[in-house]
Amino acid sequence: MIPKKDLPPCPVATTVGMIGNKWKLLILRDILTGPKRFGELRKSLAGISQKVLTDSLRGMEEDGIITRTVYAEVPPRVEYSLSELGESMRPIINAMESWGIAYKTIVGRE
Amino acid sequence: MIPKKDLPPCPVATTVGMIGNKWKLLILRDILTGPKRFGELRKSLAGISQKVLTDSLRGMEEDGIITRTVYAEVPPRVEYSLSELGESMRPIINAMESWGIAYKTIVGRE
DNA sequence: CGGGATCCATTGCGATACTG
DNA sequence: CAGTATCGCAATGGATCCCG
Repeated sequence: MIPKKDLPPCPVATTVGMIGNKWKLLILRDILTGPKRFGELRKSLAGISQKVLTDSLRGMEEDGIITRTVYAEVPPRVEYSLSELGESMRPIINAMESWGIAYKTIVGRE
Repeated sequence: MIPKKDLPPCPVATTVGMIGNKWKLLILRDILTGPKRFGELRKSLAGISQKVLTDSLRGMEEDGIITRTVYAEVPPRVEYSLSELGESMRPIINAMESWGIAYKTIVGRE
């Protein structure tokens, strides 16, 4: 089932309410390239604290964007992967990536 | 001239650093439909405080995303409009809008 | 009208310690 | 390894008052 924090009338506000924050956007970027382990994310997201990372992951899981899979192994392994809903956000991150690339060429040649 | 907070290697991080926050994304959404006055933005962005609105606008102006125009009239009028750089962010907001619309139809029929 | 300047409450977040 | 729990500070953001 899909969560229900009540939706704002504006579609952009809906999206912003779910991923309109620095860390969630960067987490999304990382998991878009394939499932990631907790430790991988912590390394890749330089500067994030453990607490904020776990809180963000839990929130995104509740929103149905990502899926958490626990492997009963020793040592324990946990993987975060995209749900279908999360996958459908790819165009957003793509647009951000394209903009970032274009911006870099602009400031690069000034 | 375009500002220079040093750019992260990842293009997505570059974009996130500039508009990876709730209010800036919503401000961008508003100004994308045409120049807006301070009061208009405050009304449209329900829940934002004056301080946060001014701070956000200043930041976006420094980043070269929006332009601030003061009209020497009585009563005073100030308009915020998109710069070319801000205009180039339209695809990002469009992607977010599309996602929000699609999401709404999904949760609507569950 | 569109802010600037304060003051202050809230809380986000980091640091640390402990666990299945 | 991948967390949970707690504590405490620094910063974000809200409320208020004033001004060009």
